[in-house]
Amino acid sequence: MPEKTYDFKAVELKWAAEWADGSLYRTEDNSAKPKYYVLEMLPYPSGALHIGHIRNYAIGDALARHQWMRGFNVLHPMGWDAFGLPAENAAIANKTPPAEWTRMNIARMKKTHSRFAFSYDWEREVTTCDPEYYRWNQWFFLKMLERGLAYRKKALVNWCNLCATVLANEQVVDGCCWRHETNPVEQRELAQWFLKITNYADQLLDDMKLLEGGWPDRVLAMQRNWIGRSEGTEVDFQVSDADLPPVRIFTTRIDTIYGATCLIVAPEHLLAGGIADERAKAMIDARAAQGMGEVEKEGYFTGHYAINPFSKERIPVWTGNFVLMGYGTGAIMAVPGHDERDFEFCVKYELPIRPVVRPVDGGLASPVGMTQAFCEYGIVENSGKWSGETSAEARRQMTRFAEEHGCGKGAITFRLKDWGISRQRYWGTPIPVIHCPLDGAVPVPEADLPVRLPDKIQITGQGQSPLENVPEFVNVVCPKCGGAARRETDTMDTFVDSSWYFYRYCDAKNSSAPFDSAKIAHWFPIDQYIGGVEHAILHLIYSRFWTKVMRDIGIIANDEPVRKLFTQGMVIRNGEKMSKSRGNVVPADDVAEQHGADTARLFALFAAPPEKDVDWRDSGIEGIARFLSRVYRFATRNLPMATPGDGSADAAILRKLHQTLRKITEDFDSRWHFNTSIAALMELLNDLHTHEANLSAEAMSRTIEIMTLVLAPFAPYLAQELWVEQGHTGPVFKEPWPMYDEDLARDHVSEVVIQVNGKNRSKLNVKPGTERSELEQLALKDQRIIGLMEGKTPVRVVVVPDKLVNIVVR
RNA sequence: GCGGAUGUGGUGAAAUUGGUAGACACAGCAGACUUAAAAUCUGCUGGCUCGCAAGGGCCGUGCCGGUUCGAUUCCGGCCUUCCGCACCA
Repeated sequence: MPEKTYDFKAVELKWAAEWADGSLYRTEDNSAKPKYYVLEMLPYPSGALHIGHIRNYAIGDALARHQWMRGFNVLHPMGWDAFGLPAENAAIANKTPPAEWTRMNIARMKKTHSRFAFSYDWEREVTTCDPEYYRWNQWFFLKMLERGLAYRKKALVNWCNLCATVLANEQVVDGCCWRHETNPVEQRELAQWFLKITNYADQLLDDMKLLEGGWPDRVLAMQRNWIGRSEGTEVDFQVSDADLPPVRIFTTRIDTIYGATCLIVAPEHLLAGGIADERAKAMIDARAAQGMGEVEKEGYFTGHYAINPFSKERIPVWTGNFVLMGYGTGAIMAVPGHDERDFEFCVKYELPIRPVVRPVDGGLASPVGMTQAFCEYGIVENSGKWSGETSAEARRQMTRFAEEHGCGKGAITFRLKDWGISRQRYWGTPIPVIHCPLDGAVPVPEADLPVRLPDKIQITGQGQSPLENVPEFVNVVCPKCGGAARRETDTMDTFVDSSWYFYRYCDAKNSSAPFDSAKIAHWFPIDQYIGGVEHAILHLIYSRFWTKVMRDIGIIANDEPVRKLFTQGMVIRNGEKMSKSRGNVVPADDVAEQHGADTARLFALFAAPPEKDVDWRDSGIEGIARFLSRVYRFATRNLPMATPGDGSADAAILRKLHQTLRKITEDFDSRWHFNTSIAALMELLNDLHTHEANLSAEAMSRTIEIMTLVLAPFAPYLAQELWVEQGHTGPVFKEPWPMYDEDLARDHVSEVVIQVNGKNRSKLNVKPGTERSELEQLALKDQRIIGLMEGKTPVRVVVVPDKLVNIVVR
């Protein structure tokens, strides 16, 4: 009987058709089984899935299938992050409306999804451009408005002229637009809607302790960095020469305040004259033009003087281009002796430098003619009654002094700023507000939601929102006074959409609420979230914020959305991240067409451990295709005649089988190093080949059956085909996961290395568990060892049972 | 500058309580089968070196040092590449 060759195309087509109705992966909300919510980040429907997506989904799918087999009720949904700029750009380029372009892309990508047989419950699909979804964005916005968490203000905002829209701080990378990496953002003053994420800065930071262990340290570090909490003191300096309010500065080093030789305010600051002042304006413009990076320090004397409330010293007020209005109070005290930037500034402008802290151990008196700033903590000196205190103690006492004397207070400053969500674009959630000349910004009544995007629009990609040109959208009556009013034409940042989408999966068709709270209580938090690290500070901070807001509104109970986060590595192509705009994508359909869907996903898992970046190269994928077809051929050929051997082959294969089972089970339970799981399966197959002729029919079929089950999370098509070939029915991934037997997995021989002075010299084969003393005796009697020792007596013999014997001689 | 990673054969990688470095693959070489090729199967494959051979020796996990009988693994100090933040007061 000739071997069957594996026709992956026929097999994959057959099962894809069988599974097309999706009923296989439907998840019940009520189940006696324990719940497990596993989720991969939803994609933007850009046109086609590429191999980077496949890697992401292959990890989640292996886990989902494994958890089914482990007896969990698994929730594994998928959706579309469907609003966004590319749809508008495509509309301009192809004259296709964004809605249609998006719909087409979703249809196409969904086809690829089903080709790969990822185990999603499509009944719960969420598409963020669906009015039934975005109406709840609007609803949440109104709730935030009620609570003062959404507000509108004129502000300097980041503007990308290519996107023709405002960007959030999180979307500015190295001073350039995140979508146009060489295009510097401009600063523009516009009236914008903001969400008060800063209200939650402390909670976002504190609750990270709930995430430790479940989230990668790297992501937590990035978030901590981004939130940028810094503890210090605000101090008021009275202006001595004019009737002006005091200058409030923020410092983390109040212990150095006696060393302040001037104040420096941002050019936007009142004392610098603000935007009205020509010199200040020039400085602001120059900085905007230069971008964010480090620039030559510039400044000038404002003509004002201020009084140091501690030393009563009168010091000049300067303005400086390196002082940022947006951080702290927009004003600093310059302590050139103990701060590098202040040092540089004061040297340049020949301002005095005065040391007021000396090193704890250095024992140096005040260094005269300092050549650099001493920025560490130390012992305070030349500082009135605080001289002699440590920096830490001085900070405490001086802050208390400021509070008692009404000239300052302890303060905490965050780098995090409020989240600007207004976008002057069409393809996003309309902000549900109406501007009335009498009543101001009036919220759209809840009953009128959703505020739908009009579909007949002209997209130009220039300047203001295209919605401005749709009179039937813009011209409305004020809900309060009934007078003529204008609808807000900005739309929401798309990161709003992805801030809560994973809640919607729990109740995707609810038309009277964003979701049923009871369902959230059942499914949340997400047990395992999987996605790219590039979202560490955008999506993953916003969605934590959103969760806390929803909790405070009272519709959910969990503090955090995600218990465990896994950040898989990127798929790189020619040294660059794979993306449509770089033109280096490897389309998933091409790989599936050429090698098969199972092969594509198995290779994505085999190429490297999942957290590592991989540079995609086709070399190697043949090996995986070869492996799968070897499995198929071996498993489907006629079973051997029951040749009653001595049973040693049976024992060997059974041992290997349970070792493989143990290895793969442990990989799922720990680091998900599926590359080694797959390697273990390859070894098992190699052993099957080796022992083939001497195996009993029973050992053979048992091994093949279990191998099929274990293959199911990684290569569902092949596993299902083999499962049926073996005479079973039903979906293989709903079978229980086979448990390994520690006794059967135990080796029957231990290879023990004999070392002399730590170098391998010989080997012993012994029974596992052989006593130390016996191993020592055997090693010392070894012919090679006796030859090497030349009659010397060992100084010491180290024995590690089942591993090695190290003989130490001098 | 601060924070986080990273470094092992020609290549992807493995080795998790310190105990045989390079599992499993890719590529390469040799052989079997074939009229031939593909496919498939078998063997070899870190470097240097000794030997006709069987079989040895030395070196080797970014660099330098330390701890240890023994270090890819632990400690100290450097270096590389990558990522995040950054005149943040």
